[in-house]
Amino acid sequence: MYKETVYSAFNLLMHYPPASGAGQHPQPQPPLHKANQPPHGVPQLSLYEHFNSPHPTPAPADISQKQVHRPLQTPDLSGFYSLTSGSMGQLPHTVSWFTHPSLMLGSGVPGHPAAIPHPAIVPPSGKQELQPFDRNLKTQAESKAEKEAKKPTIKKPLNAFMLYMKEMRAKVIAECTLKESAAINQILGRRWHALSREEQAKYYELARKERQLHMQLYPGWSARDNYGKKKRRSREKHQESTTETNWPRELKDGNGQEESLSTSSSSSPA
DNA sequence: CGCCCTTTGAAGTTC
DNA sequence: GAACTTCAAAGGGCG
Repeated sequence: MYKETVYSAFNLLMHYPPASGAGQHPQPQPPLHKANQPPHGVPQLSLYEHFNSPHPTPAPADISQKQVHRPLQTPDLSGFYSLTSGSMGQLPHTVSWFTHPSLMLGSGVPGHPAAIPHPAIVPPSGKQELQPFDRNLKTQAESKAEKEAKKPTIKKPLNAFMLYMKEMRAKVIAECTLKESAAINQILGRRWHALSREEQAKYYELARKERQLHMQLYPGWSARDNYGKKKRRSREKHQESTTETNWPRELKDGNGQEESLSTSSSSSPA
């Protein structure tokens, strides 16, 4: 449900022209991000506000104004979670946070107007909290597990490709009228390879900054923290697929490609 | 209901 | 240090 509205927001923003002179888009990002402000600026929408609004289709102009006035010193990180209207030509040069669930501290943020947990911060089960009547059934182990679950999951920062996917997904869906993510992701994977080095470099840089900011905000966090919180498919299959898809990339580019991808390999420039 | 699929990349683990 | 594994997003498919 909310995902559709997110897409609506994406589509909305896709067609929202960059505000002229939008360089004055002070965002409540840490210095790292601020230092990376695009010269032209990009209209940004706080996805956090979007998620917490009962009628989540805010006018972009309002949003930017709200962000201007959001105090930096508060723990309200909603501004980090900003949605950009970046397209291939005008990538969000900022550390986007438009995808950064790990930074969504909606729940438990003191004084936050709408302390509704962001859907991205979920218990490891990926489910909402137990309903009251369920609590009677709790065993000790379960309550322990629930305690664990109450800790908001800090998710991994998105890598370059994930950021690219996040941005381009709506476009691909619109173009292909496909909805199945597996198919969409295949297309996005091919498009990723078709990107020039410079275009990819933008996303690598974005991802690098997201990682840095993530480290600053969660110094003790480790990717291991989330290990085992997701049920995984059988190893055999996964290995099969990874060895097939990840290992011989150069070979694939050269041989078994359906689409002719004239461009470089996918190795990170960094 | 909940995992699978599918992608790339980062980070963790294993040997 | 190479190889392998897990998880980030996403949403339809399917058991």
